[in-house]
Amino acid sequence: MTEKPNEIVPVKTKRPADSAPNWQDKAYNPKEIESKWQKKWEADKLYRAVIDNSKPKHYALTMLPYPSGDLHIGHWFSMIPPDTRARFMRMKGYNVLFPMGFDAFGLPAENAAIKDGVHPMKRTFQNIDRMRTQMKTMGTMFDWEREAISASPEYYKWTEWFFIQLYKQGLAYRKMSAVDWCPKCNTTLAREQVWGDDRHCERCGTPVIKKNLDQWFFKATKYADELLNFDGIDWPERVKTLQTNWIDRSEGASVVFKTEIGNHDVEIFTTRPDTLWGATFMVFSPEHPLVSEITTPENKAVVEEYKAQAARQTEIQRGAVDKEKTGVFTGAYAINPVNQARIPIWIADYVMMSYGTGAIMAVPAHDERDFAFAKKYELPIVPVIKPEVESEADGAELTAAFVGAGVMVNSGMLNGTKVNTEKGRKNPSIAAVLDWLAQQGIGKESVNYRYRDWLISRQRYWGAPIPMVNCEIHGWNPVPDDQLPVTLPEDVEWRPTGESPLKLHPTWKNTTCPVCNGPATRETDTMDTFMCSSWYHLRYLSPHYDKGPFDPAEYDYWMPVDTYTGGIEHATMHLLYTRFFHKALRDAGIVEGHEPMLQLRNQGMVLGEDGDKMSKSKGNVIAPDVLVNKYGADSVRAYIMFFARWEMGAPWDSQGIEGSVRWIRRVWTLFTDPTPPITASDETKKNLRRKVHQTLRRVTRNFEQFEFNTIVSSLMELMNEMYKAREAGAAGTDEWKEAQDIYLRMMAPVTPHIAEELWLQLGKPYSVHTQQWPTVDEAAAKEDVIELPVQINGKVRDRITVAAEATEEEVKAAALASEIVQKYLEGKEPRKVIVAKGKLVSVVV
RNA sequence: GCCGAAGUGGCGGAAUAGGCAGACGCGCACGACUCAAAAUCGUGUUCCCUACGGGAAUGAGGGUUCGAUUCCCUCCUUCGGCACCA
Repeated sequence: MTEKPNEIVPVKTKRPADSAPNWQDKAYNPKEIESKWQKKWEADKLYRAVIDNSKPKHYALTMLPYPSGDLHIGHWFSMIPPDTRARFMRMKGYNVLFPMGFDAFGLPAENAAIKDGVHPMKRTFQNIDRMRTQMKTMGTMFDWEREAISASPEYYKWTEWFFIQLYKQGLAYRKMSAVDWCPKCNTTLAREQVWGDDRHCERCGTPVIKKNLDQWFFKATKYADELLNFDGIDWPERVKTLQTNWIDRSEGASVVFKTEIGNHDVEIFTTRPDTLWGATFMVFSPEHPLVSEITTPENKAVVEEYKAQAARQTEIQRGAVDKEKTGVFTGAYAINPVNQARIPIWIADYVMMSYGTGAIMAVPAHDERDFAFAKKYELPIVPVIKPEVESEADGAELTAAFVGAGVMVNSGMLNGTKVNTEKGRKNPSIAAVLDWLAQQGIGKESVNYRYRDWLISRQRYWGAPIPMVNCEIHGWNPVPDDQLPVTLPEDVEWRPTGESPLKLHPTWKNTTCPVCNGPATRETDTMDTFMCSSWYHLRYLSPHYDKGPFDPAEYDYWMPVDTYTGGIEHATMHLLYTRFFHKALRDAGIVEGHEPMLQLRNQGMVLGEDGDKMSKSKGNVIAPDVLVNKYGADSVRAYIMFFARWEMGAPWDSQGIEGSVRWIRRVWTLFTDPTPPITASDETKKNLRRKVHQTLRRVTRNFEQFEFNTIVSSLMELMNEMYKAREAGAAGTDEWKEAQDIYLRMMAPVTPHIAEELWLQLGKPYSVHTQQWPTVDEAAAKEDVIELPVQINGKVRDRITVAAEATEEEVKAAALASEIVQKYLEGKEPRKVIVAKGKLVSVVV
């Protein structure tokens, strides 16, 4: 080591003392300054976060990236504003934890390996090294000693351990079912990872297909109701709505119908139990398990043909809303338990096996789909709700299903019960039927969700192994704790077919049964990477701890996460998984509290200059490294803060960065140019001080409220005022010195390098980043004379100048004394005069 | 169809709690400096008009109010989510 990190020399201003400002002498050299301070901060462990019970803690977390190999401008947009806020919180006196890591398992590395044979481990860790280096040039306050990498065995040991904990809680189960399969990624996907109308893979965009496979699931639906409760967390409405819609709770009844032949129970779910008497047929999904059993011999052929045809269709084709309904009769009948009516059982592809029980009662009179079906196949339609407002076609042929308010008819003893358009028990008819069903023992109140259990299994190599062992005698059992982690074998073969190398490996899957020690085989599927990211906030607490997933002392101090930031695209994926995971761990006694992240804020997306999403194929990708090279990290940071509303995002504008670059250079000049003689009036000094404290008040509020763009605006505005004050001879005064001091403290979170450099040049103690955030002097920030607009009939016609302390009467008098107001009054008395204190005067004539 | 978000100058955007619409910046125009250009500094920059003055304007229309970008209703556009969901 030739460098002595503690000897820091200010970068010399090369400009002679008497010359005019001139940018060309390059006095501001971001490259030099930034690398100098980055080294110094690292050597001093300035951003190391350790437990300190004398200070309140603040855990600021931002979503960890996948190590794709190159830092994207989007990474800057998601990391820099939270970094500035973490720095602000630190200056406010909090002990701040702001960690970073890598979500390092995943398909791209494995797909690349299939192409070029480079092992995903090698590629991933190379990418991580590269991205970490790039991230360090951003000048963030990440505590790199807490870095966690999900693909390292010391991390995924605990991912496996958590799987076992959930298994022990009865939350992990294995089931054969029709699951979504991405043919390009060669793996199954969770329901959340299938997007859009064409049901494509969230990762690669390929439409998914259905496959029948034996897979591991987490019983997330057990927590469906609790996941709908957002009490005590400050999350955006948008995310709460997305999650609520995704879970989609609906209240109704489950009712058991019996088949005429065989006396099979057929459970159905309905949100309209009050229309039970109008059920004139039943419809089963073609995949319903009872279909083969109940179909009569004479209908066998046509039913089998329909089933085959339905199976050939994709779910998209089946799901098209405007498609004409089709179906076939099974020849079988069911008995409606409320009135013993004998009704035919049909199969039709508009009934989905994946929702409810896969069978419905059809009430054509009061359901549009059933109506369309009944019309087409000439099935009976029996109205059981008489409309409140009698339509002209009363009793005549119906032209549409009636779904409005009315009273129940043709419904036995419940005739006359009022029906409104409310859902669930809020509707008197539904409430009455629910009670009646329970009394009769025919059915019960029931809740149904669209939400599905979380499919965990992935048929890929580059993920955390599912730590389960299958023995012919003892079935599936978890790998004992002392054998964790189950590590991925390194000597694997990549097949172009994408088959999992774990399956193909000659010996890896051979093991012994934890129960009998006999021969057994390992599960060769790995876990969904969302499993890894469901608990990474806990691994940051103690990334190398080996007695558990996290050090309890660290947990007690830092958890829960105070502020979590990231993209909205994870609303129903990561953000829902991680809430489920936390609740499951809470019930296992591993963590405390009901929610892992108290406050959530989402950033928007940086689009390409053409307004499209950035992508390599479109050639509209903005590379941050190029910008850092050209302008320096501080300028890029400032522009990232300034160029768009953070929660909205916007298209990138390459020209716009010039404004931020100019701002930084002008600040540099303002602070480094020689001080002209002091000639300022008391008023100039007072005005400067007022502006400083007003700006401080605003910037403080902006940081608290994630209003990042206006922080830079305010700082630009104050700088412009400082230039004017300097013109007026204020430089060098006490007020000027205070302005400089506060300015650099406010600038420090946004542009940490130049702030530190100028702080040093002013001879202030290292480091600006460990200084306290300044306090607003409210008295100084107060205006003493204010200009008030005077409105006449709602239009601004004049302005008056009054003392800020002026009473309502004084302001009123001043306004009425105005010549312009007098002109409009034409000698008459005003009808009304409203004084909004400190805001304006409104005169009504 | 249902749910949600957003519509403000040429552009990004600002506007505590209903009180001066357009802060700050980009761009553009003009001027200074320069042989010249760049850079820099300064001035101007919502639109319309018979411009010292007046009128209009925050997607459109209505409402509440002395006063609405802000609150309420209806509608339009864009984006996102969900969807034969029983």
